[in-house]
Parts: sequence; structure tokens; C-alpha cells
Amino acid sequence: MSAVGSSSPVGRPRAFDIDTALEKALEVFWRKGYDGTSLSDLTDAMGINKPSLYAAFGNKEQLFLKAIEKYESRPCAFFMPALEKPTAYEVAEHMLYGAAANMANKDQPQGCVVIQGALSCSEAAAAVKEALINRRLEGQQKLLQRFERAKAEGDLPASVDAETLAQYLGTVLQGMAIQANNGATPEQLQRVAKMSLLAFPR
Amino acid sequence: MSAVGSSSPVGRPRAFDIDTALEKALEVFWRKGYDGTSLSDLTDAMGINKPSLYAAFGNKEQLFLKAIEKYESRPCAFFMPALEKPTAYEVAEHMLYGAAANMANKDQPQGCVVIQGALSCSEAAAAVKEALINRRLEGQQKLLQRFERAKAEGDLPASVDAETLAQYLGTVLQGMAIQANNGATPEQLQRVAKMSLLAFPR
DNA sequence: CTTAATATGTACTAAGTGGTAAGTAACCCT
DNA sequence: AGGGTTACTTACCACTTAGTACATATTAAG
Repeated sequence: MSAVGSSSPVGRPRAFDIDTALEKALEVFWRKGYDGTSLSDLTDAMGINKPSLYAAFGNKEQLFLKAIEKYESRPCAFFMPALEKPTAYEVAEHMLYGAAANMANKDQPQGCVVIQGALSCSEAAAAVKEALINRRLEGQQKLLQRFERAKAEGDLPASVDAETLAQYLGTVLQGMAIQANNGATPEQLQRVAKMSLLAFPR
Repeated sequence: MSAVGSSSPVGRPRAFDIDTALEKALEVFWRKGYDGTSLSDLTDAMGINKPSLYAAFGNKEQLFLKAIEKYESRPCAFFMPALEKPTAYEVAEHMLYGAAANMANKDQPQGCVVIQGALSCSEAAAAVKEALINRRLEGQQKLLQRFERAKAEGDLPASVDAETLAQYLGTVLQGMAIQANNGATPEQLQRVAKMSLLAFPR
């Protein structure tokens, strides 16, 4: 058997780095949304031609979905690490402050591509929209499970409605994405984060 | 001088009602966003041909802006009436519960066209995006002014940061629009509304 | 050096985009 | 009945869209 993986497969080698190209595509989708992004936008940003794009990523829709995966696995991702905090309050705290820093970070497009990539969209983007909705619901589901665990651990009172708590937190996080698009600064979002924590049971 | 107004102007009379056509256009823009809506989508929904659309509304962009005006002046609009409530808390309360009912209302597209009409978009939609951002900021500005009045009236403690309060409320309202797009029910949003009021100073 | 395999650039397709020209139909006023 | 004015219908425009055929270039293996 021959070696598998990225080490010199037969044929002409790819002239671009697939990961940095995906990063470029992500940035365009993030700024312009799925409907607002054309293939020319993508090939221009990625520095490749259309046949290379189609060979490497399938088509526009699959490229988008791969870009979303990349987005969620970024080093600056704040969601999953926050879930690991010891108490429910700290989970919420880290998630809110992480979002405040991340969504208004001037080094990248404002907001969150999972929220604004295909919110209202054409029929051509219906599958993409659905995929994004599912991602958002999964995130909220993870919060819900974390808060139920906190109830089981006695960290949250048994009387707490974990579902509403998770949905409230999801609402604030998603609202922060819009605020970032409105031009809100990280500092402003931090103050919003602090205030929204006042509703959190201790 | 002849009579002005809608009473029999010269020429062939318009064969469609301009207001109901605008209502149809609004619904399409609301569901599909500016970039996701084509002129064919619009003419199909409005039941007219392109030249009629252009004669009556200018072009796609102007039609969108007129549709937004219509949206904000709807009978079901909850924003402005809520501002008139006697106390800051009641203002927030009515706004949040109004949003919960409105944004998840199954008789219309989910969410809010001012938020999702052109969040991430193409360069062709840049002017529209800017117009929507301004509308959102104006709404928040109105909230801020209302809360500052409440402070002056002694209804809110002088120590309250009215700006953050307004921004927090804006964040929750905008987050509710995303939640509605995720499929949240009016009841779920009501629980979120109730919870977000816990952060509100009394 | 040839062959097989993959990537590349150029050029193309069919369909859809926003927007318009031009002829015709319907109305009011004289 | 005719003229003036407006709206409607049909057909079109130039351009962009997502996606692809094809010939060429670059590599590894035999």
C-alpha cells in the first residue's frame, strides 16, 4: 500500500493552499451573505479560477458549507470553550463576553456568518438557510444541555426553566451580531453583556 | 385649478391598487431579502409587469425603501405606541411583548424586514443596507431619549446608564427577530421577553 | 521517455438579472 | 368624435449569473 494523505499524490499539484482559499471564501460570504456573493467575488478573493474552485470545493453551496465549518473551528471560536466553564453563570459570562469581543472585532467582518449568511434569502439558498438555522438551534441545544447539567449538579436551582434560560442567552448572542453590524464597539457590547447577566439566576 | 388628489386624474387609470401592490412587494422582500428578491419575484407577487412597476415605484431600490416605510407604518406596528407608555419599565415591557407577538406571527414572514432585509449583502445593496442600519439606530435612539426622559422624571434612578439600557433592549429585540427566523413560537418569545425584563432596573 | 493522473487557463454555455423602447389601450376634456 | 395623457403589453437590451468543455501544463510512476 502506498502512503495516504497530503504527501505527493499523482498528478499536477494544486497551485494554491486549500485552507487559505477557504478562509478567503469565508470572509466574502461573511461580508456579503450567500445570495450577495457571486462566483466572481469568490474567485477574485481566493485568487483562483472557477474550474479550480469547482474541482476543489464542488460548487457554491458546498463551498459555503465548508466555509461555515471552518468558521466554527476557528482558533478564536468562543462558544465551545465557554461551555466547559465550571458553573452555569460562568458559561453564560464567558459566552457573552466572548461574543462581545468576537463579533465587533475590527479585524474581521462584523457579526456572525452563521446568523447573517442566509437569514432572508432566495429559493436557491434555501438549503443553506436551513443548514444555518440548524447550527443555531444546535448551539442553543448545547446551552440547554449544559444548564440542565448545572441543575443536576445543584449549580442552578431546580426551579429554573433551563429552556428559557438557553433561549434567552441565544437571543442576546444573536442580537449582539446585529448590533455589531450596526457598528457597535466591543466596549458597548461588553456593557450589554454585563447587563444581560443581571437576568441570570445565581 | 382642477381638483388634486386621487380623484380621476387625466389618462388611463392604473389597473392595480398601488398600496396592495406595495404590501405584496414588502412580503417578498421580507421573506427573501433584497439580494434574494428578483424583479420577477416582485412582478409575480404584485400581479403587474415590469414597466408598471418602474412607472409606479422608480426601481428595485426605491420600491424596497417604500416597502420599508409601509412596514413601519403598519397597524400592527408595536414600536411607537410602546414608547408612549407612562414608565420606562412599561415601555420596555410593551416593546418586548409586542415584538414577541409580532415577529413570530404566523400570518406574515417571520422576523423583521428592517433587520433581515439586507444584513449581509452585495455591493448593489449597499445603500439599502445603510438605510436599514440607520432605521435600527434611530429606533434605539428613540429608546435612549425615552429612558433619559424617564430619568429626568424620576421614573428611573439617576444612576442608570440609559445608553446601555437602550442598547440592551435593542439587542434583545433584534435577537428575537433571529429567534423567530429559527422557528420560535410567540409563547417562547414571551418567556424570553419576561426573562430579559429581570435585568431592567425598577 | 512514456503514460496515467491531476490541475490550470481560456473560452464557452444557457438562463437569469435589472431595466427600457415602442406600440397600443383606456381614460378625461373639449 | 378627436386630442391629450397616462397605463399596459410585448419584446427587447446589455450584462451577470452559476457552471462546464477542452486543450494545455505539471507532477509521479513504470
